[in-house]
Amino acid sequence: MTTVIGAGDRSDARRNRARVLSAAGEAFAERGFDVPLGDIARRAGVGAGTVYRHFPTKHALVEAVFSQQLGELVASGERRMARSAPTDAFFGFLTDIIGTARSRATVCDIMSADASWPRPVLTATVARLHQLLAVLLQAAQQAGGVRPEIGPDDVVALTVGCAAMTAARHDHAAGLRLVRLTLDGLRPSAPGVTEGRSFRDTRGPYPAPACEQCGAALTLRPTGRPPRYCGAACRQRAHRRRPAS
Amino acid sequence: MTTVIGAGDRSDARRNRARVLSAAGEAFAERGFDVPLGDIARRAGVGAGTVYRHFPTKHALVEAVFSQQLGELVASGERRMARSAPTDAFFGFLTDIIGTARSRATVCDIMSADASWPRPVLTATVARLHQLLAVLLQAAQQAGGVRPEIGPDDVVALTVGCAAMTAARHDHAAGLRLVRLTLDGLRPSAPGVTEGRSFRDTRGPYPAPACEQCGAALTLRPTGRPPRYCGAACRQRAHRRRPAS
Amino acid sequence: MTTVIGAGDRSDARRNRARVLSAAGEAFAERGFDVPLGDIARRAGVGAGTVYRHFPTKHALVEAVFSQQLGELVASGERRMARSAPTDAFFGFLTDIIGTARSRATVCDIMSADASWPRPVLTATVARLHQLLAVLLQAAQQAGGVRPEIGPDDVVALTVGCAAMTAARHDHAAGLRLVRLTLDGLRPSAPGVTEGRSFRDTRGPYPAPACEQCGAALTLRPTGRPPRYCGAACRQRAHRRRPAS
Amino acid sequence: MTTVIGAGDRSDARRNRARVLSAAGEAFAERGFDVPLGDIARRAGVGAGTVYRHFPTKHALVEAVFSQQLGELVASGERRMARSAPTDAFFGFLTDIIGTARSRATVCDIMSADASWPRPVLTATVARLHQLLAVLLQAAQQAGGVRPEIGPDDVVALTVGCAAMTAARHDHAAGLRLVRLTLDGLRPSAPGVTEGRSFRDTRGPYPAPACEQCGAALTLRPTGRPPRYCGAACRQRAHRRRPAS
DNA sequence: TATGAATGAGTCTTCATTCAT
DNA sequence: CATGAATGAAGACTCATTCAT
Repeated sequence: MTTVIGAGDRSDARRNRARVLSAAGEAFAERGFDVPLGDIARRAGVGAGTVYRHFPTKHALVEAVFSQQLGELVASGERRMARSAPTDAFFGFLTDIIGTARSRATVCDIMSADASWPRPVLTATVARLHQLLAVLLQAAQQAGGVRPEIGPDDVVALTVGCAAMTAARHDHAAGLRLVRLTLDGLRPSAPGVTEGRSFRDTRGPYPAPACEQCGAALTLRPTGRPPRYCGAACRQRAHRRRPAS
Repeated sequence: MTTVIGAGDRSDARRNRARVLSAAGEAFAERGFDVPLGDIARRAGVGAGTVYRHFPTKHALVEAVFSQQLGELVASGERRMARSAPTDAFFGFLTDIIGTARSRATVCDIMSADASWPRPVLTATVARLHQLLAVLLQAAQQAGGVRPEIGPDDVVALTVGCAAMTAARHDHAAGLRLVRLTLDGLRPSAPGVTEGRSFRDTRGPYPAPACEQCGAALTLRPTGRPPRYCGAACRQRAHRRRPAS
Repeated sequence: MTTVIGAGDRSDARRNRARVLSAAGEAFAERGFDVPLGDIARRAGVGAGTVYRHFPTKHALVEAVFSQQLGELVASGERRMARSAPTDAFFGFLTDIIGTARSRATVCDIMSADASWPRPVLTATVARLHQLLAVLLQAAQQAGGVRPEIGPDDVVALTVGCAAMTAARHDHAAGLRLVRLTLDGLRPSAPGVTEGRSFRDTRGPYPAPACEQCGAALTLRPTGRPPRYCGAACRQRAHRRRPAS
Repeated sequence: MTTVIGAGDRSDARRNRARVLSAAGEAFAERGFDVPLGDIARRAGVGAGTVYRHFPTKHALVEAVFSQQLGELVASGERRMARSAPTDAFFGFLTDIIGTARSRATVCDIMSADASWPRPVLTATVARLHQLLAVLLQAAQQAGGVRPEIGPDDVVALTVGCAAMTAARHDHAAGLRLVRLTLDGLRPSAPGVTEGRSFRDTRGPYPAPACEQCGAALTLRPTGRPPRYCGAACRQRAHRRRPAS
């Protein structure tokens, strides 16, 4: 009657939507994407029809669940970026992501490019996460906290791997130790390797993002389309050299 | 058309068993455990009944496929143990295991304790693998090639994680670099990171069939939304008592 | 936002009722009786509950829609009866009825006795239509404008058939020509044709759970094909006794 | 073992396919296209899965049922064409078609262009039926047994209308009388019309199929693509005059 | 024996109907 | 009183598993 906030949101609808979302999150975490919708509905204490009113397909429900988690993750990453030193922000963010992964169907399934679950609509959020990771990585590298040969795709793969590790190691503390061990490999400390040659001393640095025209280093911003050129002049020059088509 | 005479029968059966096993291996690798048995049969060029003659359940087929892979792996590990220096044997074996993981359904799904697929019969083979890992680990630690605080379960979890990494990183060479980076963390070196969170919450059960205001019994209809109040009067009364929010 | 004062209420309700009725008419015409009630409500710009306030079931809504159309039709027929020569009135009325039928769900579906839609309440209006047709028919026959052997039921069937014709012939003018051709057959003139067939057959019930050969009790599993024999021996015996076919 | 006829057809499969087809035919006839597949399966005495083995979707089942009926119809029409006088063949064929229509879901629903049920695959059979109708019509017209202004589309619409008539008139004999009455309107007898102008005297003849290039009369064959030109010469000439595109 | 047909429990999804707001 | 959220029975379809041929 008096609530003017929100458009057409009724309190019961809001409550049920939240319950479904939460129940679905739990169910996916415990039993994977294959959990029947009926079970989710029962767990949420609502009818199957209610689930369908809020999420027109099972797919949409999956998207909503992970979109929320990804959104929270991105927000937390941006907060870290604003408040912490670059290296702390980077490692803290990775740990945040990995921390969400103690379950069967995880953010990482969504994050890695070849997930078994198709997820068209999430593309935008996932892209934002990837971009944020790239920005944090670059900053940490410039601060000297991360080895220069690491690239953004490496970070994604490492995250996915660490998530799998924590899921596989039932002792939580031990899982964290392993993650720390793995992530520490990213730092430029790099001491003695007993046998076999290590990756650390055999590879040159990872190419940093550079202007495709003049090669100048590019600054990645946390939002917006990632730059290809260092400025309007180079963009125009590149345009002139492209075939007419 | 007609079975030729007596003698050859057994070899027929053996050949079919092998074809099914190989078709199942490919199918699981390409499409995961959810691939229908009918597809596997078709791919093997046999009838569904033939699959069931050799493997009484789908579960048994999965077991057979991975039992074979695990067996080969164990054999290779034992060979390494016999022929190489302890540390080389250890790291080489890990790399072997991880190398089998570039597919949708992997040895690691079977190997890790919380695999999505239950696997009673495999326990023996998996246990043998775990034991072999433990032995190799201990030898490498005694040789000073692996940090002493690492335990056998850590190794399993690391393997699973590395398998996920290589699956996530589409550039194969880059994937290998990441794996080496991670495994190098096991060698004598050292520091530390942050914490993660998780998203969950729980809800109470659905209300019993009595008016929440006056307690009168409510009539439940087979269709439509279940009532909370016995009528408009009680509903209004309950509404008035609710906080404004 | 807030209902203005007291007086206007009834006119609101009347307006909504009319909107629902009109929306339902359009929806039925375009998409048939299977159109969901929610779509009708949306088209009418009201909530589903409002539809139910005015029409307690979907059935009632269908009745109301066609009752209105039938009422208009009957009124027009009575006007014709009063103002035209008997034969003109008769043929004019038939043409009126058929003219309403250029859609998916038609008056004729309601009018014919074996309509797909059950319609108890409409009986009165339909009966009135039938009676009017009978009166007009009799008058036209007495005036010598219609063959004497035609009965009221024939007229109903012809009307239904002509409605189907016009719906099937997309060229409207051509449809009208066909209708006229058909109705002209009612005027004094005359000859005859052949027979049709139909495709049917029936089957006995499913076998009881005992071996068909030796009568032993059979164990039914919850899945898989139910057994007919207790084992391979009986199956083979039964097979031998079967005719070669 | 010895049956060599047919490829991969097992007797039980053949039997079940026939039972499903027959059960579906009955069910559609009695209760329309909306009958649940489960009911059809139960009526056929088989499981739902068996229906799906033979017909991958409900749509496919509908197609199969009516494809069979249409096929029989076309065959009977071709037999009539070969054995009877043109006019008899024409009217006999129409009566055959109409005779199949004493039910809820009929060949005519399939035959008329705007049926509510989509039917892509049937297009070929329906086209063949239409063509056969056109051939028979032309022959009957040339024999002087059918009025010249009638066209093939008129015949289709009349058939649909007559089918609706017989379905509406429960007394079968009376239904046949009405059909005869209607079809007789196609004969060139055409006597007295009391009031109103009749279609019979107001319209010119229907255009006969003619070569699009030279206007010569075209002979329609019962099979193959209907001709547009009277021969290769006219086809070539028409081709030359077409824009290059 | 190998083949592939038959089975039915279980999944996703729709929609007429009822009630909270 | 109007709105639209919640409900659950029912329908189309899949697939592991078992048996007739």
